[in-house]
Amino acid sequence: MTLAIYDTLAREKRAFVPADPKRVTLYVCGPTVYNYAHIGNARPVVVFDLLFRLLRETYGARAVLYGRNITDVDDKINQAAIDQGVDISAITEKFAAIYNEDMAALGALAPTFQPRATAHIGEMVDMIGQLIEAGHAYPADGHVLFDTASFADYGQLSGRTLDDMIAGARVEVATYKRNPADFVLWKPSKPGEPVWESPWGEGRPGWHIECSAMIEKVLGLPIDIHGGGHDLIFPHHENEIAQSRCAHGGAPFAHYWMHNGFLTMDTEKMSKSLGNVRLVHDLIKEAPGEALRWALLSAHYRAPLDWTGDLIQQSKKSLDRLYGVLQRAGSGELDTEGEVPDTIFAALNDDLATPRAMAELFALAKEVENAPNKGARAVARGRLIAAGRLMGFLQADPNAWFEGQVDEATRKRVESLITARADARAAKDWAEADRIRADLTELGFDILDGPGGTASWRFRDISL
RNA sequence: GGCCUGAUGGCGGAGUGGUUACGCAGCGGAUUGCAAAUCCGUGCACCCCAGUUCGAUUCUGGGUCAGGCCUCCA
Repeated sequence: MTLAIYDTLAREKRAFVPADPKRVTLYVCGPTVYNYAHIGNARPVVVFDLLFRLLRETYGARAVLYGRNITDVDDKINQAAIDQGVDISAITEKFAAIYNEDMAALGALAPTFQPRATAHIGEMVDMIGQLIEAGHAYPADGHVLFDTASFADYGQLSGRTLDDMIAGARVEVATYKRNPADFVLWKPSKPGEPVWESPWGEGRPGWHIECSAMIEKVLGLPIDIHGGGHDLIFPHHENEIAQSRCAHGGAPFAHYWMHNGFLTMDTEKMSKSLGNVRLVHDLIKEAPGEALRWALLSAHYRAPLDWTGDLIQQSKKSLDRLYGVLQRAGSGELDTEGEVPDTIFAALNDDLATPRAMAELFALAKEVENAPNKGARAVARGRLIAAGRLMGFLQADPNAWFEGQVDEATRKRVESLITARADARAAKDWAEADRIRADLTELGFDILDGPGGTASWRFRDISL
């Protein structure tokens, strides 16, 4: 069973064949850390985390190398540092840490490498030098620019020609550019901004060069898969290809390109500039991270996904259903970790068809419920947990999932009410038992009676 | 203006040239002291117009609508 990936460059699904199965490389463009990440920023993280997990399962955990950068030099970071009167590192350290915490809350594994731009300025300067030497870049007016006309394949990824770009040019054409599409590799810093030494004067790197330089340094060229958001196809990834290939005589850069679709708010793209964002940092206080992860994977990664409160609620309920199955099937039985079923692999290997994989999770849940005996139930339960593990779901204790974030005092109170109700039931005082149930419902707790008394209780998060 | 996506039932969301995906919600039944959970059953759909076809939601063309990129952006 082989993985098929929709390759943006080829514009079709292609069978994934790594250059070296013992060393599979994946790179995804990471955040610029000057602010909290919003849930739209989290989509590629979760999507490529799933791919990372799938590759690890297929090729072995140690065979997969995943790089995701931290952009810690940028105009917005500089502006924030100036506004707050601090060094840029004060901003970037803080938000890089928050970013990693927030993504971990969504069940994303840490990437193998998390290179930072400021730690690789030397590599960038070297690469710019190579590009100038090869005739693909030129210094002008304190800047160094990439000469797009020197690269015949420029525009291949995004499907546009240099003529197209000039025709629809919304970009302001600087006088020092030979061609309007030429982009900055190095530029002078503005007063108050951080500066680095270079053969072309003090300044700082352009945005695109960092990924090219760090991919080469950390993963080595060419890489197997390069991923990111759909909006990075142009210009960011187009420019990365131009830089990396031209610095190496046109050699291949990445074998597969994957791009995730956008999250929308009321059908409009969620973006910082539009201001219609929901921060991950806030959302994880309102709903379990796992439910947010479920929501992000509930649509195919290339399709748009409209982010609504209802989506979160439905995601939570879907997980309730699966955790409910695990909860009932779990007590006192052999907790064997099973094999990931082929049906799950089949779905995920088909260009990460997560909605189909989720349908298979429900099919597995049904197998658990309908198992003819304890042994069969334990096996089915193990398969469901294994499938969940591959996808980053269902690893919590089911009781903990349903009991939620209740504090110790509340827990004590709930348990004492349950005890009181058990006494009333034992005495067949149904009126009293029902009164206590009503009290608990009022507090937001559902009580589930089993054959031997109250089997479990659930906190119903009303805010969801 | 150039380039590119998408349009499926109350909601989310797959898929297919002819047979109910799946989940949530609804309805009926079983079960339950009550309830929940669970199980069984069930209603509801494929943007519009033409074409190809024995047959199209699925293929082709046109249209309408929505969205994205071309500027920082996941």
